[in-house]
Amino acid sequence: MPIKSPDAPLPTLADVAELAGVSTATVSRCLNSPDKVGQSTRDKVMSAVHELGYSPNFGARALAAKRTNTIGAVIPTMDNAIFARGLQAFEEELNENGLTLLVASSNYEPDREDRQIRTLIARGADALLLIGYDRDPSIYEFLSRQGIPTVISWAHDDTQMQPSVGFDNRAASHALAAHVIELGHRNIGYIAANTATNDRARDRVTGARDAMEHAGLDPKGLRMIETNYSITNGAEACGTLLTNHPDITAIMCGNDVLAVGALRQAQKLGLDVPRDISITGFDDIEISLITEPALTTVHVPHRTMGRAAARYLIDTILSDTPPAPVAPLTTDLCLRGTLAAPKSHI
Amino acid sequence: MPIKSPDAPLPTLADVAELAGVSTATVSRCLNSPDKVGQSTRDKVMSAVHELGYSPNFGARALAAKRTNTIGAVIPTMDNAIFARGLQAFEEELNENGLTLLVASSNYEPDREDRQIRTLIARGADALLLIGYDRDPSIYEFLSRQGIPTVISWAHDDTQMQPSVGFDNRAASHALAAHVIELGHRNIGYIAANTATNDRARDRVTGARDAMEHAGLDPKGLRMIETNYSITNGAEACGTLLTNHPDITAIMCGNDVLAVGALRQAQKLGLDVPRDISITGFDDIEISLITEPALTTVHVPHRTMGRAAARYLIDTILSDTPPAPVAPLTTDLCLRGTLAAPKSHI
DNA sequence: TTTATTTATGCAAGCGCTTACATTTCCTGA
DNA sequence: TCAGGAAATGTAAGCGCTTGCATAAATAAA
Repeated sequence: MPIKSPDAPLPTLADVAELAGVSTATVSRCLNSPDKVGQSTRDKVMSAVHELGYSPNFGARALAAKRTNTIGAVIPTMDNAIFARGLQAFEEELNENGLTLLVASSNYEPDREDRQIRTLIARGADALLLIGYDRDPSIYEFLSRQGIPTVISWAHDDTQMQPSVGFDNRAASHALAAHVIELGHRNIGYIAANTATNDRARDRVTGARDAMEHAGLDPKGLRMIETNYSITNGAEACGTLLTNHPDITAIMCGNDVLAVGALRQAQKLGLDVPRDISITGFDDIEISLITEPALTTVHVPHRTMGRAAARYLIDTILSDTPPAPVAPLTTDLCLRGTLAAPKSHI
Repeated sequence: MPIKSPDAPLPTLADVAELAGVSTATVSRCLNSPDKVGQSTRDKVMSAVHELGYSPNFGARALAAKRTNTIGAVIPTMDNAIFARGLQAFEEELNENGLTLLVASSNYEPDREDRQIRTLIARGADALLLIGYDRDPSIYEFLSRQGIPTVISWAHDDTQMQPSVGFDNRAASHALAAHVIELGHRNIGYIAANTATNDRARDRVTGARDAMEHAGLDPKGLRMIETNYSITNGAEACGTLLTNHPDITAIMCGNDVLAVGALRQAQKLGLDVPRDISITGFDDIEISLITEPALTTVHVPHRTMGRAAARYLIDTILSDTPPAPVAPLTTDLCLRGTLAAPKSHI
């Protein structure tokens, strides 16, 4: 196959116009607002379009129209399923409204997220989806100065200024931890993601501490360990936790990926889950169902959230007045097999 | 937060030029080939750039320069981890070479892939990564006419024209199936993805049939069922297979996701894996390690492949002569816990 | 010192598209 | 039948950037 055919300049609007015997303006209208063009002209133009295999040049279009019908999203990672489902729904909703999604990932690195955001803007993203609140204020300033509508997702915090479509990580984690405590667990371990730069991770830990305090336990008693989201890291952290604090009867994990790793590790150490140790996750992604026993976790309405976030952005773009804030979505406890009362309690 | 500040037109090259007291051409050069500009001028310009927070308009740049330093990739899905790792590596290599990745997903729908490809081209992608060979020839024609270097990945087939960086699905599957047969399995089930539009899926089935034929078995005896990649579908297909063909002693799956579902289902039906039934996967993604027993599968060098594919594209763009074809990557059998000799053989 | 080279900058022509505005064509109703 | 308005189309001015070419400044060679 010839990698390049030497001269095959793409057909332009002008080419189509010439072939159809109309002006470029008419061709442009055919493509963008067909109802403003007569039926017969439209047919002529369309057949010219097909004959030439014309497809409009995005850059030129963006330049002239000052909008791209493109929404950007920067997610921390594509490496596990945490964001996949929500993003998929987000994209579906956009598509149904004639918008295209542009994804970039930050690998949980603030600098990289910053760069990705700027790249997306430079590429003409009309609006942005970002995960969580934590980022340098200058970014929000930049976004606002550029007039880029932005929505935060996977989190919701009333005390924050940014509009969001998400759920209350702290409350959700609180609910789960309360249940864990109620079952009788007193020595609880926690495997979290980096709480310094990740507000969801931080809120989940805080929620667990809230529950302890609420139950009259010392929140400082929470045995915490921080690591990056991955099965392997979860396993490793679980090992460390169990070695350093053999009295732990339950390990809560910042997400399902960590929990699955922890579960495997516990089992590898010969422990029976949940008899010897309980383990919980967060997110309710698909793998939480394939473990044995199935993972007790917090269900996050990923698809609903994705759709709603898209909806919010679409509304912001369409109307000039910012849409009403979206109420936080609700999460549910998924009580499955990895959580039970501690042995001492049976 | 104000969603839009009423008038904050982005600074343009001209603004920078005026502030720095030079022409726009000079500013442009500062940004694109700094060595062509005098030191003092460069300093002036750069400080103007910073003062204004200038960042070049992508569309305008693409329009004028006719390249975007952007590589597009259309992958079937982001919904499971099959492509995540490879794509991540692909992106890393691109990034290290100053290129940006633009991802789109087709959801395994040919029409949608077609549209996504055109979208990426219209957005100015300088080159393309596509998964597998199967697609309408007109697409390849289109790509070649547009002069868009394209590389196929996740597959390698010497009989195909398109340059690829991948592995031989058929041979890999053959190897695994040969091993299954060698262990004594005679009644084999196969859960595949849609073989009509997915050459990887097809090749893997063919590979399994090859092995049967090679072993003197009738390849038509392979009990096949097609479904979409998902854990649930894998489980369902496993149930169907086991009901319709109770004599099956091994189920090979087109990928790990299906295999994990099948494994769960078999276990739910009270079967002991691998004593009562063996199950194999393909891909060696992370979840294949978290099942109990761990999944026997085919290891695909995702990261190596992603890097190499990026490298190939970079080389194609940089030099005018197409780089030498890349030899198919090798895959390895991962013999873990879900495969054993059939009971009858013990 | 003069001339040939090299280096640094400016000028201005687009790149392919959209969209006000102007113009033409086609209906409508009295 | 014809004014008046709506509908269809054309004209042309950019959008913000890159880059070939021309010019000016600085350096080297003679």
